[in-house]
Amino acid sequence: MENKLILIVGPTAVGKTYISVKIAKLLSSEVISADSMQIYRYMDIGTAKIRSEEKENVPHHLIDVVYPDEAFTVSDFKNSAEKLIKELHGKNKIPIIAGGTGLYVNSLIYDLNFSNTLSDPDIRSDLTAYCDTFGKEALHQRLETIDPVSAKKIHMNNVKRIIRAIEVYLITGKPFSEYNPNFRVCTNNYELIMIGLEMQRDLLYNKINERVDSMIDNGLIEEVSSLLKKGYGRDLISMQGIGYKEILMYLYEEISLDEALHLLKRNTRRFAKRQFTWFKADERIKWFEVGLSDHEKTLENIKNYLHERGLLNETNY
RNA sequence: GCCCAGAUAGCUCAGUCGGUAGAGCAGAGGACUGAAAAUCCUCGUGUCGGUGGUUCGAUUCCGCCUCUGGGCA
Repeated sequence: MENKLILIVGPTAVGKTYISVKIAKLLSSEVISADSMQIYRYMDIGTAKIRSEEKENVPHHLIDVVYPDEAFTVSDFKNSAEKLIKELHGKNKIPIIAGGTGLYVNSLIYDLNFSNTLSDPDIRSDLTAYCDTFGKEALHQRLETIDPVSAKKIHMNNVKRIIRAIEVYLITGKPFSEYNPNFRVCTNNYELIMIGLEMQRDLLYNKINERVDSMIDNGLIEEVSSLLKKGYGRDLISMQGIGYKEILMYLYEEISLDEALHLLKRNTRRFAKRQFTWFKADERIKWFEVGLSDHEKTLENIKNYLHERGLLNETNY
């Protein structure tokens, strides 16, 4: 229990980046990003990646770690992050995990183990072909025969999840549902300080809309076309990120720029809503309200909370 | 001032040959076991512009009023 871990979570555009830098400075610590898109190089504007001048000399990890055509999964994240956490604890620092990817965050703080359940792209494409030929009813039926527990939990339309569950069985011979039965059960590896940032819904949505406009002003379209020129095609997982897929539709002349912006804003809003759903489910999170511009007040409240938890001594408080 | 067309969900509109209504978009809630910014599930009561009349019954038919388009002076 002696190993402390600070998590800063919340929806996109709420201000996680700024707050996490300030907290890291206060504690002379470092930030580990838990963001499934900021891991990609060359994807800066659309992922709202932190710029070097914003880092204020605070070291940031797990940003720009792979190229856009390389695979990176939760399992990779968990391994890398746990290694970094250990290193920081070795230096007597409290690691600060900041990010909006719920599954990545949960891989660290719940009892999840991916080491035995590998993945195989060939099996995935075989199963995808099977689904295309025989339909998702047949696919779901196939899962039903090998793993009724998972079949009951996974909706027939959720083809990706069905494929994953069958894949695990085909690779390991053990039903998917028998792995990680303690999903959503906490680990006791760390003493967790979980900080959630929230903002009034309509304010957040306005901020998202404005941020999309400024992304365009800052060259999002150029960023996407330069990715295409580098040979990164639209079928890549990285290129299906919000901000990339919509601009690609525009660049391929499938929709107008106005339509692309409309979709991009809407998809970002919906994403923020899903992030709320994800994090609100975790009752350990202490929530802090963020205003439109006065981050200082939020920061004060968080500082007080950290002080209460004994993380700030009198000199840095 | 006159003529015509509208006024129905947050928006755009459909509809009810008179029995109090439904699509798209927007939105809300939820799930989440190596793709997770992915993927998937669920959710539609609104003085049918106001007011009087006809009627057992009006959002629907008729009159008047208000507002919004368009046209003519």
